Amino acid sequence: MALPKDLVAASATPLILSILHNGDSYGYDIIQQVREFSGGELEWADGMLYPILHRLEKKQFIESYWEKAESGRKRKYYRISKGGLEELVQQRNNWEKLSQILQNLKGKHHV
Amino acid sequence: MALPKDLVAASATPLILSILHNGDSYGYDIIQQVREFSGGELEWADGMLYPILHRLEKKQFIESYWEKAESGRKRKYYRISKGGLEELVQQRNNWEKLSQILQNLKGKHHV
DNA sequence: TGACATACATAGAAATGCTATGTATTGTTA
DNA sequence: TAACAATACATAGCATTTCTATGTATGTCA
Repeated sequence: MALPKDLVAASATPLILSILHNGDSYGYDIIQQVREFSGGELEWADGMLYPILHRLEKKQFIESYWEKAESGRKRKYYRISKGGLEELVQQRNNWEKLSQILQNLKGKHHV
Repeated sequence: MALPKDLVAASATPLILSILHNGDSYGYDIIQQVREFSGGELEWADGMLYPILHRLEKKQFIESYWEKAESGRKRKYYRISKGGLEELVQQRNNWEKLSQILQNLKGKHHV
């Protein structure tokens, strides 16, 4: 079974910020990195990514700049901002926290 | 900062199923267990929980029955079903999977 | 008898996600 | 050189989801 929408959505931002933390990148490439790093588990549609990138830029977690590839094609690169890095740390903490709670409940029994 | 909505929402179902896996319970009590197990991190409003319980029942992940407490007050208890247990396992896997992917991206660098 | 905790319910407002669609360029292959 | 595939970005607005706000009722305690 594919991963459910809500989880995919909730993980999108930290994933993108993580990728950009490892180096500037552009939309099309991010999708491929996500596919790669997830072992094919996550297959983002491009139409889904761009709105997220725009949202993140609006929140000033990332900044964009245009660049021309050797191919001649123009690409919109994104770099993570200071605020974005803070957000990334925060979001990773949140994930860990909830995973922890979930873990705590595993096999616990009533008093 | 409080945990963001989307994560709270995404974790609600596995949390509820986990709690019920540890023993039958009812709405009001579930809220308290969640608060307890999360160390106060998660404070669910009751109006948020009941719709979720109804949804889970509709999907047949849980079943309900009324019972009278010693106090004399009626409570609607829920028990996890076989399908619910399968769902719980599935959802825990999903969480782990995404946590893993997030982890993989930490400190990775371009080739 | 008033205040508070316990206990459940739901309409529908509000927020959100992303599908569907569009544009354009470069590379390939038939 | 035509057709197709891959690369690359953009967005309107539909569809879905969430849960806030509100309502009801009972038991307990001061």
